[in-house]
Amino acid sequence: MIRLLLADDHPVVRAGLRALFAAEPDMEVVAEAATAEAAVDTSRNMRVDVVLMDLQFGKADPDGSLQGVDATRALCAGDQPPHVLILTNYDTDADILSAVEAGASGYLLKDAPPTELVAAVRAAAAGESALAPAVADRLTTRTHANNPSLSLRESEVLALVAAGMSNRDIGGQLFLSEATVKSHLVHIFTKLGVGSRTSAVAKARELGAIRP
Amino acid sequence: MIRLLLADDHPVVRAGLRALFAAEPDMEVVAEAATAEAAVDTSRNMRVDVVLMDLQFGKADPDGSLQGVDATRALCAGDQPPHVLILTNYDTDADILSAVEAGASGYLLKDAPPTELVAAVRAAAAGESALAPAVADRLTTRTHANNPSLSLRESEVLALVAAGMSNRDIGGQLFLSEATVKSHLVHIFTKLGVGSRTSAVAKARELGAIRP
DNA sequence: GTCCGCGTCATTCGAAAGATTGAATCTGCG
DNA sequence: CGCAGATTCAATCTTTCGAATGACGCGGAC
Repeated sequence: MIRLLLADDHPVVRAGLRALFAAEPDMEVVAEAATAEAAVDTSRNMRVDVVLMDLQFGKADPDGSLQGVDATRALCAGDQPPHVLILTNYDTDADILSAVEAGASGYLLKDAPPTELVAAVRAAAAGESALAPAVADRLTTRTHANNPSLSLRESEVLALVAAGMSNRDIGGQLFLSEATVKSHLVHIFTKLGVGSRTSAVAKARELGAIRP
Repeated sequence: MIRLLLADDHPVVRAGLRALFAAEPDMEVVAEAATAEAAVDTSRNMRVDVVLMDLQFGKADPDGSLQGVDATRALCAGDQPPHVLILTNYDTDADILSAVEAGASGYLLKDAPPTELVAAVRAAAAGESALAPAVADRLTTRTHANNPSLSLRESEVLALVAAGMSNRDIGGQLFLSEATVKSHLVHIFTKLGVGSRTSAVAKARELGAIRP
């Protein structure tokens, strides 16, 4: 029996997933979480085989709440970590790669057909990585060929810059010093060949490195 | 018995909605549609009381396929039109107002609690507009007070800001003094409720005021 | 083992951006 | 006509940004 934890802030999505897995005889949804924090807590307090983790929690969150990437990192850092499958709306999401490197076993699009979903869960439960085939290629293609190799951290910083945050805010969000943010920005600027944050955002958008 | 049509391209979301309404004794999901076209067809071929219509179909399609707004317009233009409830992920979506003007009876956020959802469906089936209370206010606030005017000149300036240009460059481009550019920016900031050029660009993009 | 890229931080300094205040035209509207 | 808004400009002043460094630990590559 595969024990599942659903981590998504949308009640409707959770209901859909629950209904979907209820039809599978070898799967059981043992818990749900509406926030990333709750997902981490719950997973620590009970045995879970696979976590279905949304990437965007409370989409319009300027401040501090954990996101799916953070929760994934926290989960995979624990002892006896569950397998984490990332659920996301957009396959252009820049955080996918971060999540995978944080320890996720794979990623799924929310508009994937149900059969694909259950197959991915089964694969994850078996310890397989759902990233073997073309998926990994697409990821690396998107993030390494599309733009001139912005590092993970740099991409994260750039995403927050594009959201309109100041260096200080970004530092707070990513738990960095403002100096570090500036340092990342210097590298971003040189790599993109620009000289200001706004033009960096423009260039990145034009290169497809940021969600259109 | 309220006859429902679910129009959403996400199988998971449809499953969730189906499960949700299955628990309501006076509601029945009589059909589902994975595309906007299918929604229009289906609704014409069978009697439907309420349509739950997603706004984004096949998220990453710039051109061709119909979107929820178009389908809503088509549905409401027919004879004996069903009541249309808009389903959307983001309450910042610029298309919400368009959909309402196309004839939708209300709009719902996908992260709304289930009770709110069924209540809205019941209200829509009864012919009420779910836009009466604070929702309409928020809509008009967002689209008529929050974003509205941005004069021509201000839009021009904002476009160049979004392109990554400095105040001096913008002044040169538009044959203005740098002081004038700053002045325009102050007005843009107040109108958009932000405090920096990058967040102004982010906000404008989110409001649909910029689409290069 | 050494070199290099990444990520982290610090300091300093000049430039740009933003806040504030004020004011001049010109337009459209009641 | 007066009023409101758009557009234009100016002079401050503070904050933020960006540029130029230098430094340290860490992991992979050679």
